[in-house]
Amino acid sequence: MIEVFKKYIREKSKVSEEDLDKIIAVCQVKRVRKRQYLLQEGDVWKYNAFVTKGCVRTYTLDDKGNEHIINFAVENWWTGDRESLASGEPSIFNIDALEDSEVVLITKSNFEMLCAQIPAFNDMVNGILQKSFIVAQNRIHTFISLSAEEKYLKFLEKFPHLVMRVPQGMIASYLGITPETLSRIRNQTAKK
Amino acid sequence: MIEVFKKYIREKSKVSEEDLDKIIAVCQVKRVRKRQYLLQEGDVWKYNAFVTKGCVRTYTLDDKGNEHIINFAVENWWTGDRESLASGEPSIFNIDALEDSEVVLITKSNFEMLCAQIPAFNDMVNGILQKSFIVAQNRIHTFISLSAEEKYLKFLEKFPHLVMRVPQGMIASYLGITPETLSRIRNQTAKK
DNA sequence: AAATGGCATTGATAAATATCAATGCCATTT
DNA sequence: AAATGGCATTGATATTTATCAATGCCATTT
Repeated sequence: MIEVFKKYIREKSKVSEEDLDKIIAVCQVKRVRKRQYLLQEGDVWKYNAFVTKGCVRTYTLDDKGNEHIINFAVENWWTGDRESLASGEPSIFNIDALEDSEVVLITKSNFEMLCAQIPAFNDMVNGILQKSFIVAQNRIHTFISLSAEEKYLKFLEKFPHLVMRVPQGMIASYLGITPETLSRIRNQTAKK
Repeated sequence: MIEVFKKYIREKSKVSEEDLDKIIAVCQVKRVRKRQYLLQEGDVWKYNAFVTKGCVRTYTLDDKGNEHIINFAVENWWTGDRESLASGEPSIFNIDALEDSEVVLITKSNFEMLCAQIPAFNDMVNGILQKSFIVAQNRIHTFISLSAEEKYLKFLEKFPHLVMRVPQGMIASYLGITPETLSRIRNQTAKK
């Protein structure tokens, strides 16, 4: 499934075929079963990771054992904990697979090497980072300005495919509401 | 006050003094009075902007005329709308000054030129972007996992200086709660 | 086919937060 | 000094959302 990653790089960057080979050479493919961890709270995250198949989530657990889901990543998107990777500090997040999945891993030092040696790769990476930031900022905006129902409707618009793929309780968590509230919202909006 | 910007670059990057001169050469210093706009909803944002003095905020207005504050930026931090800058689309945000302020502006094309010609500058910029993303992600985490009171206490920890500088109603908006609720929270926590 | 486990749904109730309205407090202007 | 405007505070009430508990529905396992 490394082809998925190659295709992505070809589409998103101007990396030459030789450089692409150089990139692939340092990739490690990891298969993770459903419910298997990619990262556990307290461990240090050491990779850049790209999902080629399946779906993973990033979340925390609070004192009461409630899950708080920060992110979903499906095929053709990145996952990991940038903060732990950058700082070398233990992560506060857990990452696990919601389906049997496949992930491409590149170690921090290899990744830095690629960025330094392949300008087109570096540009792509920074473009992704920029996009990630914009997405995060827009999500912040939904939290400060929308009601539970509005957040859900916006989620439906933006990620229609995720709705079928991810349990509702997890979507509720992602939106910062309880599963019961989401269930009622769905029930009500269905009637309209 | 361009010295503030120079000092920042010297501290945050390995840019040489000659390159620093090259950077400063394309900087435009803009002074903005309290309540003056730097950007209005519907306009396209065309700069990278660094605050050398004062304080600005980024916010939206909803149908009911309520403000929703996305961000504050004080001396030594950046402001602007990355999304509008990248896409060339009109911004959905407003940015205005909360105090008489001073901002250093660099146009998009000059900024790209600097990034292309000065690797150390490019690295600094990407480091800032990375940090911005991490901050945004952590803020998302507060929205999905904390109560109003907890969010406020965390805000106090992280930005103690802002509390004295910014009207409480704006902090409430930044936290996604009403001014009344914040007032009551302060009243209660003061008693403890 | 029966049993199991994980969700989603639904109802009753509680808690958190928003809304509306009134008042008070300052700093700034006149 | 008086008047003004912008906030913050406070109280009463409404609305939203969470919590707790019970039930039901499927898909998977036995």
